[in-house]
Amino acid sequence: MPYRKRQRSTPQRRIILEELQKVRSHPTASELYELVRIRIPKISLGTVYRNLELLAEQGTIKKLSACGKETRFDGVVNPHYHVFCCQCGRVDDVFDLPKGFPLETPEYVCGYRILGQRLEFFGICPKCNSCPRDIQHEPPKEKE
Amino acid sequence: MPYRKRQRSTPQRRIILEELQKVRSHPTASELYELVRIRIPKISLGTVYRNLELLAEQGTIKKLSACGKETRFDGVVNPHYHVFCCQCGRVDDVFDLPKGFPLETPEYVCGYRILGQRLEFFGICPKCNSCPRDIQHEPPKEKE
DNA sequence: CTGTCTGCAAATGGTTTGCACCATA
DNA sequence: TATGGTGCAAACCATTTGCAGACAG
Repeated sequence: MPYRKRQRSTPQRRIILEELQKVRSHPTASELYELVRIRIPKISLGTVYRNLELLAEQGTIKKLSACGKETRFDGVVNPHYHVFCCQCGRVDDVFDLPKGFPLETPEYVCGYRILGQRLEFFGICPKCNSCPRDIQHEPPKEKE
Repeated sequence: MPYRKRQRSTPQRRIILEELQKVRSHPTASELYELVRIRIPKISLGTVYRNLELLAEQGTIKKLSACGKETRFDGVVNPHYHVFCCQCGRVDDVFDLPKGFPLETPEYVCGYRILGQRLEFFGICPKCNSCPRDIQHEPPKEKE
């Protein structure tokens, strides 16, 4: 049980959370910064980072660390999975898993006491798929 | 089919690959750099990065991007999964999946044409687990 | 009042890149 | 000898942090 210092409620923290929960695009810190800046023009990027970290620690939001070099954030914390487009970097939610899924989380794997698991899909999104091959909207993100 | 320029064989590239395939610790670029430096003292970190990138692109090695801020590399490319220790950052291979696994890769998910999937486990490794709680060998890495 | 939070700016640190020289095919 | 690769150092850029003033409780 990690020590957690008591925290205050600030308009910055509240609005960062509101804006994140309002979108379904899994924004990066900078993208969210731009959204929040509409409502709090003087907010700083550092504050956004600090609060996202804090909200993620307390489990109010989730970090998606596996989708390129910028961390993305997800305001929806009920269990679901993600699909990443290898071409344009888009991220979508997967609530309905294909048959064979979902998965139980095992208690132990290789001696590790398991706390969680992550399942992610990689592929080509419908938009990229409908374009001629080798023509990319954006440079491809890392695959695995 | 992405264009790939023809590449030469250099001692640097060969030895980077050899050293990576020799260890099972999923080293970071810097860790691998230290290993390679024993054999090629004058090699530069930039060369290590450039070659790891290249080897990953051609599928000879794999990038593990979801385990903290430093990218780790895996010289074993046959399909297997990973367990990450949330406390010390250790990464282990999982070749024997618990029942229910492994999973078929679906052809389509949410309209995406699926190229691959990634399943990862997070938990506490045996070493960390045997220590009193809240005493960490190293600062915790990000969880999810 | 006390201690947390913010804005600002500077620092960090992993990764990438420009360049001139080197070496493979 | 043409061109890809290397070492070196500087650049990049997402993220973190130190600090002084602001503000919540």
